Amino acid sequence: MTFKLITWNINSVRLRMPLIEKLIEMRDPDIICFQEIKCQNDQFPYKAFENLGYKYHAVHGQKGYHGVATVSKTPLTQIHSTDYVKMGDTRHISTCFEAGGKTINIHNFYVPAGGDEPNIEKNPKFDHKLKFIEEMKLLNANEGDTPAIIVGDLNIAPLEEDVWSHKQLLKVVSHTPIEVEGLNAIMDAGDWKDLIRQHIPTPEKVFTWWSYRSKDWKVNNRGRRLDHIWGAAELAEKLTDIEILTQARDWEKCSDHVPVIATFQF
DNA sequence: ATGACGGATCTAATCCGA
Repeated sequence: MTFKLITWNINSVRLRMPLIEKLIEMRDPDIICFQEIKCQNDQFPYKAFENLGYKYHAVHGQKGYHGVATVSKTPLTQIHSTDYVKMGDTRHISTCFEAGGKTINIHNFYVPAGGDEPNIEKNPKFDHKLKFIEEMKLLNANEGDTPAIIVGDLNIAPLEEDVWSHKQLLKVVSHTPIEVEGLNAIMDAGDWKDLIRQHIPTPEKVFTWWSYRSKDWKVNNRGRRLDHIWGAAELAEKLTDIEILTQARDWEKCSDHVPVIATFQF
């Protein structure tokens, strides 16, 4: 069976339902993981998703900021959230689903952006981000017989080819060496595989986010790869495609992130 | 070229994103 998974930092789920509908019509995924839903649980558009065929929902939102949600055509079980760094933010939701006769665990993350200055003394948001990724080292790609997936906006672009200019971004939060080391430490500790880079190896540049603040995002193409899909080795073997839906950055009233689509053959 | 934008919020100006 073919299984399709999408992760998308939606930057307000309520505002962008028309774009979500368009994406579903285009790609017909089995599961979609959203970040920055920017609404409380009771404001989530459950009915609209049900009408589109996504009857199962795992929603962890808060007022105004952050928030993650996983929607699915097939049942979601063992739904839970972890409050990383105990800030009370809604930045993680974990669920399980069945595919190819196996139970698979999927973690949906919205890692803190980290503020402006990459200095933990001067900038508490950067300190929060580093502590958050430190705690993520406890995640394992395999727990017993259950392989896992991490998706989401990890807000770190680890490789030189994940940013428009490695040199110019070395001191910019999202691409500093300490953040990159932290992300690599999570990968090593939990035995995770970077599925986007497995399918699109360097030196090809890959971006999933472009700032709203440039007049025309395409002119200078100053993007970063902030959104990720990682998986256990046994899932990496089953990956058949990764698509970065760059065209979505041109849609009317678009998010500043584009959908990333993974296809598996189980 | 760290912002020229854009979203949510106690609808007006403020906080936040990265």
